[in-house]
Amino acid sequence: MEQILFNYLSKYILLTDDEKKAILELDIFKQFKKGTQLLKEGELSDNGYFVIKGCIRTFYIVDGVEKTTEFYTEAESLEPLCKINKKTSDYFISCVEDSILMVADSEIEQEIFQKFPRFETLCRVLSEELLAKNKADFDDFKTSSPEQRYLNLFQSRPQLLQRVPQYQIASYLGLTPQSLSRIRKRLSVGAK
Amino acid sequence: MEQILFNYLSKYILLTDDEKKAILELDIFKQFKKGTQLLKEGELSDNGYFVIKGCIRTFYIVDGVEKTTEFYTEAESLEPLCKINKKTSDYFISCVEDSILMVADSEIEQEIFQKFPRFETLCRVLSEELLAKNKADFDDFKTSSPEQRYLNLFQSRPQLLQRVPQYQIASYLGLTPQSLSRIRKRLSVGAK
DNA sequence: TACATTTATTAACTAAAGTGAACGAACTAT
DNA sequence: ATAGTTCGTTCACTTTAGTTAATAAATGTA
Repeated sequence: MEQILFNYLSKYILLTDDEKKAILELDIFKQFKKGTQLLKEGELSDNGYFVIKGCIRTFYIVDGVEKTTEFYTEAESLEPLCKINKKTSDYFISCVEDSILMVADSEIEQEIFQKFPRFETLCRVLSEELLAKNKADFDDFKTSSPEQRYLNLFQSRPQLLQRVPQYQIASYLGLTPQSLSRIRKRLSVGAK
Repeated sequence: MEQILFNYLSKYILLTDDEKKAILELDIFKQFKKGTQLLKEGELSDNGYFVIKGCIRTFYIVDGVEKTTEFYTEAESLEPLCKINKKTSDYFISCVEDSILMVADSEIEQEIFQKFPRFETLCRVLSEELLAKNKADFDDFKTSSPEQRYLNLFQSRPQLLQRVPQYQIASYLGLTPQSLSRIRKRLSVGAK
């Protein structure tokens, strides 16, 4: 199970057995049932998440309607804004599937950075990389039509379309469920 | 001039005079004329930028048309994706105004981190914060209509609308210049 | 199994954005 | 000053998304 984590990290640094052991001893791998709310609007939490298995999503409720903005699957991590700016959250986090997550608060992070300073370098590099990638995704979104965005998602994360209800994909693409349904129809007819 | 940098950093850590001196001695403050291309599509660069004064933007050229996706003004910083993933750039970076920038490559960063380890913590914290904020901006974009996005920009960065040509704002909002022109008209008529 | 709820599709209609072209105003450069 | 760009607006037209509502299909649950 923890192999997902170590595999992911091995792309950046090779951990010693000591380091691996220290991580496992923190005992921060937790199981959650599908539908579990990890964070609610208005709450303040100090937890960050790394997905070992399963899928979680962030969503807003605008005029009573859910707007899903991001999905996190295996080997992806989420540091909620409320953890960083210490303000109550604008959004919800919940489990799209039964999931196994690493859950770490600032105290745990400090502890690790203290024991293994290399981890701080790792985290800096990782978040710089995530930032640049997120910018690239945002750029893509801005410069594409809804249809292109759907095709793009189809290319880059095909499994996601199987794992997640379509109305959540729709708002992830900045659309209503009806529009996404139409786009899919248009594409399937056009392809024939 | 360097006050812009030190002011910004003071929100996160208080620098000693030694540290300030060390930064200034790197001699990485550079001047650029409006229109200067800092990075071109297809190029590979190891430079990151921090804006002391002025404005720079990133843009793509898609089917011969410029698509501006981000603006960076005073006290904002840009680490291009090509610096991080070592692949040639998909986009251009150029100066919207005469600008004074801090330009730093990986070697310079290493040097600083070596001398002042606190800087690595700072950079980790900063990029985590930027990542969370960028996600929030992206969420906003996805959940808003073009008109709301324009109004939102009007609120959050009113000066930008004065400093930057409107066709660049348009693609920044994911629109054609014609659509933005219409939105502005609609809003000005509605306001009367 | 049967019932209730959630999710996806379809349709008719409205509103808004994309497209291509034209025009004038503003800015540059010589 | 003037010639040449660049930029913003407007227009007519096409395409696509939003909205509201109805229905069908799939899923979950007693």
